[in-house]
Amino acid sequence: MDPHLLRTFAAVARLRSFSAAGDELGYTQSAVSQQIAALEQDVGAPLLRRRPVALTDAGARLLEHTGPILLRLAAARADVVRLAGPPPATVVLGATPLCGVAPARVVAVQRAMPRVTFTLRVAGRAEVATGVATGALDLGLVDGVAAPSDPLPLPDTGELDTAVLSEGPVVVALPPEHPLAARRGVRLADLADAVWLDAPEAATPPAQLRALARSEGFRGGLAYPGTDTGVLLGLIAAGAGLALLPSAALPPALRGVPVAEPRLVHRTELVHGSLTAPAAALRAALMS
Amino acid sequence: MDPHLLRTFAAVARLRSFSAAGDELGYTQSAVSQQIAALEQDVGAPLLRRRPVALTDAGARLLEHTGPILLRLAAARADVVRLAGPPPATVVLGATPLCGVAPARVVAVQRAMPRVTFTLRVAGRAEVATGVATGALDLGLVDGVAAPSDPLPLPDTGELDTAVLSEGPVVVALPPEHPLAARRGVRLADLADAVWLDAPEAATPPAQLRALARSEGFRGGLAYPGTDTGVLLGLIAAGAGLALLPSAALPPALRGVPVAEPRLVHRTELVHGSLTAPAAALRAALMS
DNA sequence: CTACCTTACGAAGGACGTAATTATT
DNA sequence: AATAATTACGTCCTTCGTAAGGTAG
Repeated sequence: MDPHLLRTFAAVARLRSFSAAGDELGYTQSAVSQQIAALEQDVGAPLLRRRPVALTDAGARLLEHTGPILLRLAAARADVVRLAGPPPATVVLGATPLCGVAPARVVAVQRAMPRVTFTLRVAGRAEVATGVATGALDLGLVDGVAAPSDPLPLPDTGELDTAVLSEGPVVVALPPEHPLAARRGVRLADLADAVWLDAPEAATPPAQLRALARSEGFRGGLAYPGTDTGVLLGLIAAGAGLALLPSAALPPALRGVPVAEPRLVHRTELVHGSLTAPAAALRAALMS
Repeated sequence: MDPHLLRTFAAVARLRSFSAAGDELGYTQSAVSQQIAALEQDVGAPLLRRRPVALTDAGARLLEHTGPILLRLAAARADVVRLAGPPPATVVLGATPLCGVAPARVVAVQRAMPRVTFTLRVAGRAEVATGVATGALDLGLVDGVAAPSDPLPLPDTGELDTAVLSEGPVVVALPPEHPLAARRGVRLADLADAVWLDAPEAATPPAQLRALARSEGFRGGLAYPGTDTGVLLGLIAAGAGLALLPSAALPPALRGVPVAEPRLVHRTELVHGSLTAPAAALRAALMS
């Protein structure tokens, strides 16, 4: 279970090809073959069916573990080198799309500390969380909807410190002509049969809606894998599907119907591992 | 960051000796020295101070990661081999001390399925959780106190399925002559200055009490690292310190004062990874 | 027949043990 | 001086690449 082997196993499973995985990782196809054989011998079971390349049951199970394991390993390395390395003169802040408001404060910090360069990067939830864990980001701003006492669900990367930056009401965003647009409030569970926008990186993904409403349904409509807020709002306005939005982010062109049951809030959290000095300054500014 | 190196690093840190770590792992002291050197070169920072052997800051940080990483790796291996291996004729159930009641049902299952052997093992929370993750245990019964909506805190081993088996009221267990014994109820936060029994494997550890009460204090009195329920109750009766107990487990010799704030329950959860057929049968019986 | 995985084999590098060396108490 | 980690060095084993060999579509 050498991480090296796990990494090539994951590449093979993703690309469904030994040779393509070899190309990607800088190995010959022979080396990949030998690595997979070694891994299969190690766990004592075939992991892949060849020609065409497909996962066996055991392989599928192992694949579920590889991501978190490799991420954990990368996080450990990042954590230690950050502590050992020199104090950096740059801070990278990652933010989920709907955190748009808060980063305005970064500008003030940049003015106050002209010697360090601050850069802002917008990405999906998963990418922000893993970026923070692996040190690609110094700070992460993640938004999402949850019950007030629950934390936002983040991928498993070991403990990350989180602090609540703001909380606000959630609404179901609708185009004005939608039949529900005039309602004063709506229970999430009643919308299980509606079509929801499937934009896992930009809005609440359907799977999480099911968890929030504790009911089945919430099938996704059009899928939008990107992170652009403008596109997201445009799709909602065009009737591609419903979405949960913070009422603060609702543009005039859309209607928002408050969510009644169970009490949900839109929250943005600041998440980070160990902090460099300038990153700590930014954090302080964001939380003030 | 080869797991192999992490394992010997952890051993050296624990034993504070290269040679002792070598003995334990079956290496020469030279090999251990080379492994540590390789690891330090890999992360680019010294991890240990020599003579006496002690962790540097970077080493301490890395050590925080090694446990979860190695555990995660072991869990992955266990998960895959269980899926690949032959159906076992034995089921091992691990249980935390205060789960004493539930295992009675194991007897009935054993009678119904005489071909498979069931064995029960009592251990601390951490050991049960890691045992389930690594496959040493097929099922785990963990008890603890938490808010009704929160899960019991378990070490990070990747997702484990959990199901609530039972919930009941919590009381502060006291010897009859204790000044508080006559009280009708008490707020946890008011007991922050009391002496609490420090028995992390058998009862709620002080650190978790602080989290539950959201306040400081709760200094531990006498420490009892074992898992014997009789000893635990004896220590409480002898006045070694307070402890949180499920009211169902309170013996006649002790007084129990209900906990008023915040709403807390004692819960026992059934936790498992992938299940073998006989383990699934036991699970079904325990949950019925 | 062709794309693609596997096996064979040789070379390079890595890992461990023995033994000599150095450093700390 | 004694204890314990490091360095030197030889050996063995692992891993990769090249190239030949299978095998399914």
